Amino acid sequence: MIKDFIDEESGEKVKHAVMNAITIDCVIFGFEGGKLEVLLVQHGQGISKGEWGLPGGWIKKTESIDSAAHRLLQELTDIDDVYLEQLKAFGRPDRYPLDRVITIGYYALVKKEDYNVKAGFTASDARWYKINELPDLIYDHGEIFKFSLKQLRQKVRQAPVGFNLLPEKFTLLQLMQLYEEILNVELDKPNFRRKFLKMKLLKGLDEKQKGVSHRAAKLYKFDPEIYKKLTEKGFNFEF
Amino acid sequence: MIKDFIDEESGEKVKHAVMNAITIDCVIFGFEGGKLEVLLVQHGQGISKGEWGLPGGWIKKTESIDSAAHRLLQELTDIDDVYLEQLKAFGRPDRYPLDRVITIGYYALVKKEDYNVKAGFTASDARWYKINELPDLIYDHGEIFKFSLKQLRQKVRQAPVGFNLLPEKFTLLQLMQLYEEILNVELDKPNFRRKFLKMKLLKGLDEKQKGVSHRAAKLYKFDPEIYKKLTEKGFNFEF
DNA sequence: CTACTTATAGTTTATTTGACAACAAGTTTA
DNA sequence: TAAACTTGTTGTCAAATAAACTATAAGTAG
Repeated sequence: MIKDFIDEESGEKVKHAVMNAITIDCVIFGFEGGKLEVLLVQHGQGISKGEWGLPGGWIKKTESIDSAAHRLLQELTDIDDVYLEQLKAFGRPDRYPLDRVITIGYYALVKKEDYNVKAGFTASDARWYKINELPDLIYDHGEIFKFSLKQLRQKVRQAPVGFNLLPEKFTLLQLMQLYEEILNVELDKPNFRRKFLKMKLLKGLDEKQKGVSHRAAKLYKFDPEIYKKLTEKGFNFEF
Repeated sequence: MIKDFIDEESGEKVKHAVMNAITIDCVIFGFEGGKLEVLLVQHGQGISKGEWGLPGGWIKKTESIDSAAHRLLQELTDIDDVYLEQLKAFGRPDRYPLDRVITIGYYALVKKEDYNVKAGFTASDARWYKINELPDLIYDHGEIFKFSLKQLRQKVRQAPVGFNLLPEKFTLLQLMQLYEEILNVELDKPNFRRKFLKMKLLKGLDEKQKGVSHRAAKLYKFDPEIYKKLTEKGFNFEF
């Protein structure tokens, strides 16, 4: 099967052979105003015109699945350095009404502030939805989203991936609210603080929050290097 | 693409349309003599003749991926009620030398005693290997195995799935050794016992181990019904 | 200067974990 | 038949962790 693509450098239309009957769909998570959000696209053509679904695409014959997912993300959001991980393959025979298509689900964690969504040429519109205000999704995308949330909840407790949703510099309260939102729990501020600082993953900055009408909190930064060194020493992140 | 299958009831050869360029490969775990094992098959034909790999197969156009994995397991081992879970899709462009093929990995946990391996018509031979004595595996099957082990380690700590590797009736020591082997740690007998019994997942039987040359241990049984009820009440298995 | 809000530090109690001793119930050996 | 041995099972205790809550600090707004 041959599909149209936009060449990165020239911007021109080019054709590539893609895998048959296999697609990619990606749950893109963002975090803003204390709420977890997902980027959805509105289909501009085909049988599901006007309906919302996860951004997706084809896999070129010559690229790995992971590369395809990265490319998809870049085409849609201009984002380059995001946290991206495969969920699994979804393949109920009737998941796509017109044909037998298996899709490979991914989820991404992005820093919302850093990037602008650009509607790709396969989507007439794209926007962020709070995860508890999602519209009905096409095909089995609801199922994929549900699975991704489960996966995210698990992952966030076993690896320091939450930072991918926050700005470079953040306060401990922001971090805590992120955990509260993802895990759907209430946490105790002093205890959370202690627990996290004890791991020594965060680099405290000589800088404070700005523009708040109360005592400004200290800003912190997650340092992947420190984490790497700690894991090499046998440290195991756990929340 | 059309492939040959053996009809379950008649035993005759039948033809089915299968998905193109997508396969399934399954890591089948067993447990015996305190050791974790994996069932491998030796390829009887094709470019990898004589080499060992994970059992795999095609996905019929009309069946779900999960069904295909179940069918594969049944064809190979006559096993029906096994624990089976998808890992993820593996799709490096060069993973299969002759063509671009994406494979969907699964892992299964089986009670070794209950079933006999029968060499399927796609494998000239099949046998169990201890996980630290595996031969080199074809294609990316080594990678798939490694991933499955990681997944199993994680899963076994978050859900009571280990029982799928043990006989119906087992002693607490057997269970502990299973955990020790999977997680690659040493555990304290009294503490393990307490921890596990406290969860009240196990039904103690009025029966004891037989044929041992020392005090016989009490036999226990895992009761999925109890587990189900507990989870409904908000219980969360954790080890 | 006072009220208010959030940050941050400290305290105290309950719970869990880990290490280990002690005893019980069988088997083997002498 | 008794002692030695092996593994099962129960009990104890100190240390570490987690949870709940109090107190104080630092800033803003009126």
